[in-house]
Amino acid sequence: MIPERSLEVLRAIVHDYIETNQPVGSKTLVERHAFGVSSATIRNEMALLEDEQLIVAPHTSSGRVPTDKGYRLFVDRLGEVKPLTIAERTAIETFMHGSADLDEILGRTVRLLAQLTNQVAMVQYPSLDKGHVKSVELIKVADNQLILLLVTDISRVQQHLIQFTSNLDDEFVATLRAKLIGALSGSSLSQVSAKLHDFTSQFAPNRETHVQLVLDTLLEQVDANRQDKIILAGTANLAKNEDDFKGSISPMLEAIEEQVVLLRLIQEMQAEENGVALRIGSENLLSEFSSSSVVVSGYEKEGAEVARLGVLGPTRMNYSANISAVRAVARYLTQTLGGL
Amino acid sequence: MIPERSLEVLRAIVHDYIETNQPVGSKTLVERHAFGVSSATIRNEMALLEDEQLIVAPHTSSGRVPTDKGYRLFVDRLGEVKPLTIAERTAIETFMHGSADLDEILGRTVRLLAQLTNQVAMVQYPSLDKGHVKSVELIKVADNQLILLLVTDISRVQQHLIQFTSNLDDEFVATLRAKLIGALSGSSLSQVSAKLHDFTSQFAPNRETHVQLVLDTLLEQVDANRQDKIILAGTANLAKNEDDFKGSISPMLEAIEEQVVLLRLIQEMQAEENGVALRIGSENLLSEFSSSSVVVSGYEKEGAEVARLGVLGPTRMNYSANISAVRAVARYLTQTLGGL
DNA sequence: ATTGGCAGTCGTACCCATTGAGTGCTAACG
DNA sequence: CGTTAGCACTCAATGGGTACGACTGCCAAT
Repeated sequence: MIPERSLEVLRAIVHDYIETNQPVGSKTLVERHAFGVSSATIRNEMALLEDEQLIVAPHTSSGRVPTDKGYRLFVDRLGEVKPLTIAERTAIETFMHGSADLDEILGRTVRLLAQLTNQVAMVQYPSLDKGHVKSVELIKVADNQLILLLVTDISRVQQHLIQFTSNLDDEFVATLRAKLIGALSGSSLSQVSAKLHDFTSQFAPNRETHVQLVLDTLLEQVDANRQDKIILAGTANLAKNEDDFKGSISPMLEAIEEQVVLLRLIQEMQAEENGVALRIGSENLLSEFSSSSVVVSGYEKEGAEVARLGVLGPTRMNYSANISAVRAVARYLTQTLGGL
Repeated sequence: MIPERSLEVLRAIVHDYIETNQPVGSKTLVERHAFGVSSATIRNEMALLEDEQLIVAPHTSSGRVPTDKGYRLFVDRLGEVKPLTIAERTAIETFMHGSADLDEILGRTVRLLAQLTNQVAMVQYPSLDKGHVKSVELIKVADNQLILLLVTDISRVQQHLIQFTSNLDDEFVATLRAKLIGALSGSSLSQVSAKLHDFTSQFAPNRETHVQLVLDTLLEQVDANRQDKIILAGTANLAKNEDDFKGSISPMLEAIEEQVVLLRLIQEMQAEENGVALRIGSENLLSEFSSSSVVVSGYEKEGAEVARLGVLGPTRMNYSANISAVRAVARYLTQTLGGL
């Protein structure tokens, strides 16, 4: 077991290092914090922490820097979650006020989060996976064009233009619409595929290609929504903190642009007791992110988590502040969605 | 007037500098290019070019580097537009093949352009400004919720959820829909506002708030589309070429994220005779882009330019290759849109 | 007009000594 | 036994000094 005072020292080291971006030595440490002991004693403590791999000296004659393991201990045991400042709180309120559209809300949210944390912020779109079909509509916009509209209960509307090779008569469109609504209304999205299994056979053989085209589009749309989407803001903050990352930031930018990677990353993160999931440095198995940390939290709609949001930054980040911000924004978004 | 051989020398300097990223000196120049003269002669030529501010020496004992003005002369008079390689051509074809949806097409286009040029690529969404209303639909998805659907002739469909405080009866929705279609069908988007001027008065006073809400949403939607949208790809290339830019790339990333700035920039660029518009270095009045160049071209739908696309990179870029790529991709996109 | 030659400039690389921050260890202290 | 003062040691960073090399500009000869 690690003694109490050693943990205090670790906390102080993390704190100072985050603030100054310099390896912190025993002498400056006792100057800045009111330990009741001399630097020599602190040195002994530090040697102990180094044995535990919680801190490391970049080179022989320099101060210490927290390791990933050190940061991990810091956030798990030592990071008091400090409440947001009044300024931050009002920033959230004004930022979020008066949005109606889902796109608009999420867009504002992600920019807010970027601004609040000075990191790269990301917000995942609500996954349709857990949603239910509220309505299906077919609208004829030209003799050989239909718009297929899929409305779900998580305030997301999908539409898609379907182009036919031959003309359509209104009556056929009307019956197709009615049957689709009958078959799908209220069913969950994961059931859609099954429910449409034998759908085509209800129609005359000469209609089959038309029906099939609509069904394909519909399924494609459901599927396209399963592979969720993510929006970003604050990528400029990556460049601003460039020195904090080991290598070039270019592979990181690539990975970020490749949304699939990011999505998998934040999906597989497990939330801890405070509702926030955290990956520090090498805990991210992706090598691009080995000197970055990721803080994410889920947000909810009607009591169930529908997607996640979070920030990405250097391992040398202000964990307390970022965790607070992510939690607060997630709560606020949940609240805003509730009123939709 | 600048003599012919001096221009040859300028071309050689630009060429070598783009290739090696090193200031080019008189000796290496005669070695790499078969001028029939000695390095001393070239030195005289270079002194002349320097007088004309077409090249500059970073410091006394180094080779020369093209100035913005030098690049400008290069692209205007000397840059032979080299045709794309077979590989590039097939890359374009395979990339674009089999897309139906506008979002999908533009998404592929921008990634293609980024990959082809190794720069930041941008594609502007077709402006609705010049579009016409094809159809308007109102769909009731709940007792107090409508979806408003706006279909235009440039393959873009907008939808928006409207939330009412009280319930709606079907009959009212049906008449509202019919009247909207009657009023707007076929009219250009810029006329929409005028055509709805006295629309509300057709309805009973107790309906007015409902009607107004729908109209507001509709106008907002038309308006939201006037302020166009832009999509990006290849931002990682900025970081990759970081050294080529004067300061930090972070302000550039910020400006890029702030789409408004980018939009205004590419809007105000005037195309030159070959259909491509070009801004080199300080020709961009925005200080963030003073060491970048921008290459854009318009793309068309039904004979009229509907939006633009292009790339952004360091002034030290391969102009010939990038201009070719932008032109080719713009043409290809025009062609693809034609078949929609 | 072109060229060879040469002096002069300046950035880069390298070596070396100095400095200073920080450590680990040991011996003394309460 | 924990704490402390003191000291030797290490090593990154800094700055001066020098040699090198890539250029240029100029001049006189062709």
